[in-house]
This record gives sequence, structure tokens and C-alpha cells, in this order.
Amino acid sequence: VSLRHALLGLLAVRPASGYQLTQQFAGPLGHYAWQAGHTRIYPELAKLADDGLASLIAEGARGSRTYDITDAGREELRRWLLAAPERGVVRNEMVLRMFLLSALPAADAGELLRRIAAHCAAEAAQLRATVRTDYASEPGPLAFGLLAAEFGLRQYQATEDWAHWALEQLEQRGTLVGSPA
Amino acid sequence: VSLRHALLGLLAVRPASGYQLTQQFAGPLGHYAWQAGHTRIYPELAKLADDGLASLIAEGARGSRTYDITDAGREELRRWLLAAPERGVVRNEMVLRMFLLSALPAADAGELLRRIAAHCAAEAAQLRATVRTDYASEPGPLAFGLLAAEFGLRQYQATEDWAHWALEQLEQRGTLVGSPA
DNA sequence: GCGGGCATGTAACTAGTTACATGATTTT
DNA sequence: AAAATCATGTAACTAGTTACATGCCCGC
Repeated sequence: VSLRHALLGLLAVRPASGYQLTQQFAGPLGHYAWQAGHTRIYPELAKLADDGLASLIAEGARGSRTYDITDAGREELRRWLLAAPERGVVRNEMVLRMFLLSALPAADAGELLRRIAAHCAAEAAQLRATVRTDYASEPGPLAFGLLAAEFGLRQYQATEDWAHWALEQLEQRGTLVGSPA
Repeated sequence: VSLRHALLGLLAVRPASGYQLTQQFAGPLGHYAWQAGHTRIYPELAKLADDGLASLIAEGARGSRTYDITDAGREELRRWLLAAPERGVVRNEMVLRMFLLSALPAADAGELLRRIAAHCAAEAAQLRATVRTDYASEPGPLAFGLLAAEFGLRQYQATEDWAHWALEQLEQRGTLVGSPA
């Protein structure tokens, strides 16, 4: 139940309403780590409050309901974060596409690899710009967004490098797939 | 509907039974790209056959049922793979943990980063060994597993580097999170 | 006063997990 | 003959998506 812990983590940084949390998932968090829409977030917040891990601390304009994490919630979050790093859920459509490359004829595979490389390069360039701007504007403690941006940057760079490597292999061998391992 | 396409991709490489496909998901495929258990795979195979994208080509010992991809299935797979690289589903529990680092006190965050770095280093080392062995034993066309292993290797390396970078930041600043972006 | 973004929700559906169930072959 | 592994499935549940629905507040 990862959404639960994602919400606890966000509330641990600062209290927020369901709407604000939904916006966070639209950023790098949902981009690299975990996606969620508001229709899951609202019921889960209610459940969190019900279980005593979060509590409703204010109701504001337009019916907004602001929640904060409780001590029990902080404990649960810490327990989850520091638990043994067993493999959790992994689901990534882009990566799946890469794995299925070998099912395509060589020409198509090459085309797809070139697109992947270009896409990653573009994303990395954008993140680099973001990092430069944010870093310059905030010389103090490292913001959540920077930690995430730096991670995304390195991830995209590695993927782009891999795509180029795979293209080289493809050119040298004329085919990508042999007998599976 | 990514599981559908994952199955089509695997069948495109070679015909297989539900059991064999399940085993593939237990390997690097399920590790980095997309997880699936047999209880989802069997019904999805039936649906694929129902929709004319795969077909039952043999029934063997112990009631095993071998499927192959059809021409319509190959077309659908190609269409999906070469479609615009919009952002698909992303869900990764390990990455989520990293993003929530900032919700922990500095000492705990450091501990977690050190664990992440160690974990990634160990995984990368194991993959390096696999790549060396497989590569040596198969000098011909590049196997599916090698493509995947190389990807995992680079991904782990990038994550380990990031964790070390984050640790440095933590040591220099004494805290990880400031005001979120 | 009205258009757009804020803010929360419900209902119906699809996807995925966990637990349970069963039987066939191969290995020891 | 027993144990391990092969091989497929069903049922009940949990998680997540899509479509729908509603009302409030702020700026123009």
C-alpha cells in the first residue's frame, strides 16, 4: 500500500489538502516514483484520518480540508521507509517498451531506440535547466524538488546512454535478439 | 493495458505457455519493467486468443497450453511500440522511498541513503557478473537478457551515484529538505 | 455576473493481488 | 511412495482509472 505512505511522506513535510497533494503527484513525484489521481487520494486521506495516522486540522475556503500527519503516522512512515529494501512494486511503461524492442524487426528497433534517446535527451536538458535555476535561487537547504530533479536527470542520462549503446550493438550485429537467456 | 502488450512482445519472440511466460516475469522483465503474476497472465492470454491477437497452437503434457502471436497481434504490438512516447504508467516503490527521504530527520535519511547505495552496488555487481558470463558464452546475436541486464546495470549505477551525491549534500548542509519547489 | 481554476466527491469499471484449489509428471 | 515441480485455474479482495457531478471563490 504505497499510496498511503506517499501521502504520509508529503504530510510529514507540511500539512496539505487533498487538492494540494494531487498537484504534487502531477510533478516529479508522479513522474518518476508514483502516480495517483485525486479520486484515489481523497478516499485514502479519509482512511488515513480514520486510522489515526493523519488528522484534519483545518477547513478553509471552497470546502478545502487540510490534513496533518500524527505521531502514529510519523512512526508508521519511518517504519516503512527504514524497512528492509525488499523489491517493491515496479511498473514502468517506458522501460517495458525497451524490453520489448527485441520483438521488433531491426529497422523498427533502431527507430525506436533513436526516439528513446532523443526523448531522454530532451527531458534531461529540461531538468538541467530547472536544476540550474532553482539551485541559483535557493542557496540554503536542498529542496525536495532538487533532490527529485537530480535523480530524474541521472536516470534519463543513463537511459540515453543505454539507448546509444544498444544502437551500436544493433549496427554491429544487424539484429538485437538471439536466443533469450 | 500494458500487460497485454508485454505478453504479445514475449510471444513475438517465441511461442510459449502461460507457465513459461510467468517465469519470464520473475526475471529482469518483472524486475525493471513490469510485474505480473500467473493469476493475471492466464486470463489475459485467454482474452488475447479471444481477440484474435494470439492463438493456441499446442496442448502438451500436464495440460500445458502453448500460444503464439497472430499477424493481427504483431500489428497491434508494432503499433503500440512505435506510438508516440507519451508518459505511461510509472510506479516504483524504491524510487518512492527516495523521494520521501526528505520527510525523515537527517540521521535517518543518511542511513537510508547509505543502504540504498549499498543495495544498488550489490545489484550492479551481480548484473556485471551475469553480463560477463552470458556475453562470453554467446558471441553471436545479443540476447534479450543481455539487453535487459545492461539496462539494469546502468540504472543501478546511476542510482548509486545519486545516493552518494545526496549523502554529500546532506553532510554539507546538515539537512536535506528546505522549502519544496 | 461570469469564466476559470479551486476543491471535493461518487459510481462503474478495469487491473492486479492473495488465498485457495486441483491434478499431472518427474525426481529421489 | 513421497516430494518437488509443472501447469492451470477460480474467488474474494484491494488498488487504480475514467467518467460524471457539484459547488465555491476570485479576478476581471
